[in-house]
Amino acid sequence: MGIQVTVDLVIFSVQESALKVWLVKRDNRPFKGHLAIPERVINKNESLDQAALRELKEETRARQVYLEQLYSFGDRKRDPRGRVVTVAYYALLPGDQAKRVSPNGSGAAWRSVDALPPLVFDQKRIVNYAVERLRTKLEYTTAGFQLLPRKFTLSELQAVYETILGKKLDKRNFRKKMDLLGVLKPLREWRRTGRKPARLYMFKGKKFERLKDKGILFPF
Amino acid sequence: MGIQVTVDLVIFSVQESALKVWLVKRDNRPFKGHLAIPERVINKNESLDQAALRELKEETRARQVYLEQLYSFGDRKRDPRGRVVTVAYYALLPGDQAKRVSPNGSGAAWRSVDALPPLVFDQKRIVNYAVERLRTKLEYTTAGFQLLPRKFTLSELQAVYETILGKKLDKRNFRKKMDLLGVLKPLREWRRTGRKPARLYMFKGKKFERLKDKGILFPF
DNA sequence: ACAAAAGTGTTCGATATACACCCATGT
DNA sequence: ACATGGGTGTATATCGAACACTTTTGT
Repeated sequence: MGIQVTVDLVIFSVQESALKVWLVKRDNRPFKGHLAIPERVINKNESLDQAALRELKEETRARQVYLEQLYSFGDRKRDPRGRVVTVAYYALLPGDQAKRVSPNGSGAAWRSVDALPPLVFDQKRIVNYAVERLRTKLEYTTAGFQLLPRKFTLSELQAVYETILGKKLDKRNFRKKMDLLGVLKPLREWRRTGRKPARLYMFKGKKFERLKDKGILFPF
Repeated sequence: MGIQVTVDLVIFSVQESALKVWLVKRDNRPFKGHLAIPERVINKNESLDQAALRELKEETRARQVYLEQLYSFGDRKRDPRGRVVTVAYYALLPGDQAKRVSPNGSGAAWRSVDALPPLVFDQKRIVNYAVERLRTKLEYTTAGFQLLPRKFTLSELQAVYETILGKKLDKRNFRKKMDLLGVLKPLREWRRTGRKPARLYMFKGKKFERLKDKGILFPF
């Protein structure tokens, strides 16, 4: 009586035009040393959300992160330790913050979802499930915002969508849609890295709040 | 070390033009005798899905039931027993089968979601969450099928949608949409209860399979 | 001057919405 | 004959998809 409950985290970021997942080398049994998504045994005085959030912070030191419960996995034989039910969450980490997450020696790294190494337990399934959910979400919401820094250009945003959806989008249609959604605030700032300077945008806080689903956490 | 894991079931049906939930009188502590949705402590050799399915069958003796994992609830103080994480599922039970589920003396009954009695723990939240999910699902899928017997008329189907969505729908547009979805097979049978006989329909198995989401279970 | 990415409108097809009358039957 | 729910089509608005050129800068 009493089952082990863990929280698994699929942490996404987009870097170098690829959708990446944060993988760590397990430092506990079983499968010590194998690649895995971060996992934490929840302790008795934290909620599931708190456990997920704490794990996320320990891994990334990030703030303002999109975090949502994904699904719970509880097949009988999914963990050789015995009965372990895991509640999976996924998080979207802005690219700039993602780059700051140090590979801290331990073999942890960002890996492209297109070329995942073998993962322990049923984590491959969990990651695939998260990728599907993310794609679905992008089709009908604006959640892609969360993978970019606070200020960004429309081309950068479009690139994120194209990366995750795996297809090219029409620039004019994309911009029209973003405009219609009405969640972008054009700034009086321009990014001058390319040739022609590109306008920067931010998300409007209020609209953003209203768009968020139940189930989405905004820790700050 | 080890946390109690339960499965909670929100079992829906539509009867007398109302969306109903199956409530039972708890026969265990805590809150013995209070109204609650069915709950089961999962045991070590069944998966979450199996636990949910088994609970569903024990409650309803039904088959061919739509069953889908809803969300996991794990707030610290949600259960006075101590730390209990629950994985909630919801099920859609055809009206005719629902009527056959016996109130078996124990005070269990179908209750309208519009007038829910107080429930134990955070189960009100769970039920509300399930209702929202069901509404969302009906807006963009055909899941409402599952609340009707195998053969049904278009008016019956429309009534189910109107009940759950809480608004009137246009008959012609509704039928056009159902037709477009292409999942209904018109039968050479008519229901002769009203004045003019109404044609009966079934769902096409193959199309239906293709429409189903990941996460939906068809036990048979 | 030219290369490179930024920016900008219109047309067309598909899908959703609004809306009203005739039909087949039981009483 | 009439009351009841069954059944049917068209016009309009809205949304998504396709499509190409000009602008601004750095080199």
